Amino acid sequence: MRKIGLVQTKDQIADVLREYVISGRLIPEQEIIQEELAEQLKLSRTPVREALQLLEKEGYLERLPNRHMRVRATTLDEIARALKIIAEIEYELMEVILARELDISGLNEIFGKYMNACGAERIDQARIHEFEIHRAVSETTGFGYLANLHQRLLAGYPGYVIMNSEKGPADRVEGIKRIMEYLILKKKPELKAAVDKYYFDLAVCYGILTGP
Amino acid sequence: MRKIGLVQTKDQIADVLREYVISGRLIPEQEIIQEELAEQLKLSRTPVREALQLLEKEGYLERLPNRHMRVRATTLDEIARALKIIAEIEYELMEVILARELDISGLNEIFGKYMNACGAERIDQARIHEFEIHRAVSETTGFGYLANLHQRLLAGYPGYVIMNSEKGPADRVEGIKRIMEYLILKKKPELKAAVDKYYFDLAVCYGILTGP
Amino acid sequence: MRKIGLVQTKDQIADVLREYVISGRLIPEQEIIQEELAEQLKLSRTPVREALQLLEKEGYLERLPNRHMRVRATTLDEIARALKIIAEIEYELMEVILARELDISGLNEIFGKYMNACGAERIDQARIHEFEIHRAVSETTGFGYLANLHQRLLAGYPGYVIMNSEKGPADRVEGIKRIMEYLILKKKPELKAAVDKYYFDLAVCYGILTGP
Amino acid sequence: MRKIGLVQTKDQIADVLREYVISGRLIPEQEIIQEELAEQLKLSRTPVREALQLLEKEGYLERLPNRHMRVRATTLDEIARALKIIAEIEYELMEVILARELDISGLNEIFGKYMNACGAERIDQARIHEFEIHRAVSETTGFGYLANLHQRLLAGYPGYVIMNSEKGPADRVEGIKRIMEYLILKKKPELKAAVDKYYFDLAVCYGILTGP
DNA sequence: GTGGTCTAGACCACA
DNA sequence: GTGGTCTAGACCACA
Repeated sequence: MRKIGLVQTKDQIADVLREYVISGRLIPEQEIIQEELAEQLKLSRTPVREALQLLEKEGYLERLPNRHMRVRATTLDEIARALKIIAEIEYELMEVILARELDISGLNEIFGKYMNACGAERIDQARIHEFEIHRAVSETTGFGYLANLHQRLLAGYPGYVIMNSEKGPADRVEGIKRIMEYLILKKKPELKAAVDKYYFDLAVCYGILTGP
Repeated sequence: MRKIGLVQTKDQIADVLREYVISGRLIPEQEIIQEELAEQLKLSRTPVREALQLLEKEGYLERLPNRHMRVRATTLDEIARALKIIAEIEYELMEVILARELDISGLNEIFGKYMNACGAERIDQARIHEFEIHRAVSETTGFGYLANLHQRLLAGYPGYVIMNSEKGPADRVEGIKRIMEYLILKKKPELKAAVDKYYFDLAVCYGILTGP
Repeated sequence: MRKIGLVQTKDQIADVLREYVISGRLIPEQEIIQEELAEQLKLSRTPVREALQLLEKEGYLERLPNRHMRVRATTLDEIARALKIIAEIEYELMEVILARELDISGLNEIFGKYMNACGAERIDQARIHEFEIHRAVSETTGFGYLANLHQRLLAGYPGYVIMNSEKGPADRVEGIKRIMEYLILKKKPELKAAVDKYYFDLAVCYGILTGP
Repeated sequence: MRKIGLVQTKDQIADVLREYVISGRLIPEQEIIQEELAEQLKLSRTPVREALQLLEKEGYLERLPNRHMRVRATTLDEIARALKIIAEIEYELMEVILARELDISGLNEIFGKYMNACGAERIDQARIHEFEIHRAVSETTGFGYLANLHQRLLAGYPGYVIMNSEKGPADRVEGIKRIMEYLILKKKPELKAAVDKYYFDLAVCYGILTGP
């Protein structure tokens, strides 16, 4: 059953803005003014301020000496490195799954849905399931420190590329299949390589997506 | 910009259960036990109870003499009549838009996205946009009494059919186009007929979806 | 016989407040504070909160960005449109009665009492019976989705006008008689027209009631 | 020179609480009550709440269904894996330094001070410099996404072990020397191995520190 | 500081 | 046994 819980206003704001930055709708060096934003969203400044601070921590925004906020220029190189780290974290979480022999039936179920959606060429559905597969990894471990990190990093560039890349899920289907296969077979070195390759391919997709 | 606001736990619960009832995952006469549900969702009884009461009001659940709650059997006839009323309400809201000459650029924007998604055969994307078009009608009027009703009714069967019918958005694209056209041209009688026909078709889709 | 069942505190609270709003005792933009209200009524905050949420859903109250509740300004136009929708729903329910050949002896009985009260010029008694006639329609169908809607909408403006309009039940007696007659004779188009006219007259009464 | 900037109250609170958790002064499952904490610290609830949310994100605290916060039980295994990730990130940042041929004179300066303090057996001074060396890595790159992550992760277990481990900086002096040497010589594979080993040793120190 | 929402736990009413 | 109602206490959001 779908996860139900507290949804905070500030997280909703952060989600929207993060997407705008990643997708280029907000361009580097563009200033973000708290009060304007609050007015546009018909919200008070408190949750807006908290959302901006979160995005600053995540590296999407930066604070000028005059304390204004603006969109940070993020290089492709930087994103590629970040994706490398996410791959590292995701593999680490998978090692936890293997080490503790955790139940991966939830993961498998989503994987099944993903394969079906790919087969039926329901691309947008497949994108959602692809994203959920990754999220299910950290949900399976329930591993505070790293799982939290994984979820937050995932919501950034990887999430955007998965949901929007022209090279659709079909182009990554082999990668996902390999990952699931090696995870089930507990072949660690192959799993590591497969996860690394998957995220490397994502980086390539992002490069294509946003141009040189 | 995406709508941001307070998301109440009880509404999330209601959304999940409503979908389960409509989709048949919860079958008629099946009993819903407050406390069990609360435990499954790891929530306290208060929001669960409020969600159940909401669904009772909406007609998805009914209360037995012993105060237990169970899923109501809903006939196709009943759903068809409900869809007729929604069509009526939606047209009424459109009349408000015309009478007050409200700005429909938001509606038009979503309509454009819908047409694009249809053209690109991104079915699931088109479904989402189709649903948003309807929602945008009541958001444009900001008309408390009826708009509220519209939004809530929309979240029920219409929403489910739009998001899940085998006959996809492409089959309804002509209907949507006609509605938008007549709305822009302010041709009231034709608009009324187009809205009625659109919802009649939805009822047919639901019948096909769930079988006889 | 009058339906007997559990009367929830929150519904009682909602009934009182709804009448206050409709009658103008609570004026638009006036703020309603949960805690104050709870204290005045010597109740805890929970049922009060639930009543306020109900009234928000019904469009009598609205939530400010600071989460306070206040009385919504409702235009005559809006009420007129809502009455049109109730007429639509009531007719739809009558169609169900006809289609399923449901037993309308209960309806007839109340109609008889209403006529008697009118004849005897017992105005207040007639008002009550007039209201009950409408309610009996949805009780006859026992039709979850729409019946619920009907009952709730009925409790709003129509109920208030019926119970309070200067132009008393005597002025609407012809309308009621026509409706019952066409219902018994199963003359659908005439019935539809009669129901529409009845509610149109109610809207006029409300306009008169509250002034231009 | 030490970076000077705005120090936010909430970060100071978070720093204190983080140390309490890591050091065991706050034990797992112990509940943290916002209001109590605010009162003890003679601060308003807002910064306290923000600090608690930060620590929840970092995995030191967790939220119970009743919305209370409590200290999370963190296993040694979990910490070891987190340290592996930090090593990965720190190496990635060093690669950036090499790729962009950034000026590492600041890093070298701190390294010099560290070596002096070690030589003079001024242990506490050495601990501070050791910590600063790491921090200087992400400050040299000024690399939003990863640098931020590095700084925050560094403030957790690594920082604590460096500042408190019984096996003092002297025991890690060889590790630090190797890292600096390979960084200057731009020997990437050796550098990677050296960083990994350094953080592995830290994990061992923490294990010793807290017992089996 | 105020109001809204949720949790936990208690008791009552009904079948 | 199930649901309704209430209290006390916690957190979230806004001013």
